[in-house]
Amino acid sequence: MKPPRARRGGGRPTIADVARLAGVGAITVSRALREPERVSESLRQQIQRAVDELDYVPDPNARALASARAEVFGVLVPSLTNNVFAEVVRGVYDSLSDTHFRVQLGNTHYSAVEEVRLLQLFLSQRLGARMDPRSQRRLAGYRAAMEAARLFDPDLITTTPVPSSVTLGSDLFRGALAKMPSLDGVFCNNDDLALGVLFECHRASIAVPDRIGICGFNDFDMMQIAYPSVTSVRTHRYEIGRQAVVMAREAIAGMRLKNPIVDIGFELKLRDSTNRL
Amino acid sequence: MKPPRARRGGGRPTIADVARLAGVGAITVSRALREPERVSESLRQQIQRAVDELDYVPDPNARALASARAEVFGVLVPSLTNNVFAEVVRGVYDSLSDTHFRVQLGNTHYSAVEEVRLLQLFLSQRLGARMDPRSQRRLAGYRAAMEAARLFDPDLITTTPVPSSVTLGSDLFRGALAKMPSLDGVFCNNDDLALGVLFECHRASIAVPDRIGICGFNDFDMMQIAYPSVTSVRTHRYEIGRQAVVMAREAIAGMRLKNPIVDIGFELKLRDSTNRL
DNA sequence: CTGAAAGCGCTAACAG
DNA sequence: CTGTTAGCGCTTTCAG
Repeated sequence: MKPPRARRGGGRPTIADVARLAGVGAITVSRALREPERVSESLRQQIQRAVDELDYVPDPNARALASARAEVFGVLVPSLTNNVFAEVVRGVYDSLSDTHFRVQLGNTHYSAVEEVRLLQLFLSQRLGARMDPRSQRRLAGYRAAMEAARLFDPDLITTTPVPSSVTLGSDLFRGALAKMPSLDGVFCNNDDLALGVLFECHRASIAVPDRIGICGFNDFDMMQIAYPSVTSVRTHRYEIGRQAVVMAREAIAGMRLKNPIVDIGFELKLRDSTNRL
Repeated sequence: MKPPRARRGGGRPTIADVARLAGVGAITVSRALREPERVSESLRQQIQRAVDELDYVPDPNARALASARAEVFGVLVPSLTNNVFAEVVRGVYDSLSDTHFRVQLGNTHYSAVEEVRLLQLFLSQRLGARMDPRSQRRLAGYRAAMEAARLFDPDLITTTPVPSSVTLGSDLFRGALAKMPSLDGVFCNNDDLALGVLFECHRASIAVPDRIGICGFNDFDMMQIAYPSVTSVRTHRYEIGRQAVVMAREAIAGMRLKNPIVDIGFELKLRDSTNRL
């Protein structure tokens, strides 16, 4: 018979410690914590006291390993510095705050296969406004509306693989105006660009909205207070994150999703930048 | 003797499967994956082939449980929608991208004690500009500089518990100007406020910088392209995230940090908004 | 309602 | 350089 090996684990109390102190089996502690209603009132209190005294906190890794369930929400976003995605993440995060789920950012390490797939996905989404599927669909919507109004002219559209920014908005607008001096309105794929256009108008003393109308997309808070205030399309980003969590949890619970695709809607915020009197 | 229980685990291949296929011990597979140099070339290849064939991916939970090391970087930020913190997170994330570390956001579930502590920390940091320690230190710096120049006047300072925003900048500026019509410069605690001031100036036809000079803090990209461009203080947010990771990893590796406090520095970006000719 | 035993998948320790 | 053994801390299964 060999001597027992030295214990490896850190000093943290384990479920066994709690069980011993409470004078019950480990599994009862486990149950008391996860399904309190399945444990008698008295034992539950006894256990709670032991938990408090030892300051016991379950180990999520052991739990995940034993139950084969992770309680981790992976969130994959193309860009962390983009406010749009930051708000989606916040929606996800808040929706999970009352659960034991952890939020993990863009983990491509989980699966080698996923890693490649996601990497490609990432790459395919950040190379620029033109390739981003969301941008493409906005463009399609713009086109459809313009065609319906018999105003569509492909030459009026500018796309670029350069990442969107306020600076880019200024630059593109300057170029567009040079090519088409009679230009009298700009619909920007997002608010950054719209702000860039606005600043460029100030710089060049171009009256907004009288000479040039401006409309952005996303409706960041700033658009409302800009001078003049800028018309934009408000998307419900936070709600997207929230809904995503709701649906994911339903799916996890084995429920079949009634509406695998939810239309979160949007709002057109009409402001001064397009309000020609 | 009882019959063996049915296996529970999901269908995913385990390290034992790989070991069997490669004709080696499980621990050798483990080593081949984590410390390839400690395994002979030939076995390593054999193992790699088995890994590929089975599409084996190590279970991070089991790994964490067995090694008592987590490979998870917890990141706690006061606000996800604040660009400053988003960039810090990005710095953290990028610095970790070539490792197996996972990034986990503001996990307060890890420890009940921590949860309370962090919650309080969070609450204490987002209630408004005045309570934020960073803001306080900026204010202290401003005060020191003004006193050195014998220009300090407490009445010129406006603080508020309202969360910072562009709108707030407009509002505060309007109020300050009403109280002190001779006001000729504004140093804002952050760029949002500065932009609000700028827009308000446009709105009220106040010349910038001739009538009012404006300086922000953080130096978001927008400040450079705003009209007029806005002077600001650039902080190295991404670098903060990166450094934090470096230091954390050194600490994990058991190294004693030479400089537990690193001065990342800053840059004053002088622009048109304070450039009175 | 409670518990004992048997793993979950992996790695540290201890031998070769 | 490789393998054997004994857990990591929790939960599932099976049995009261």
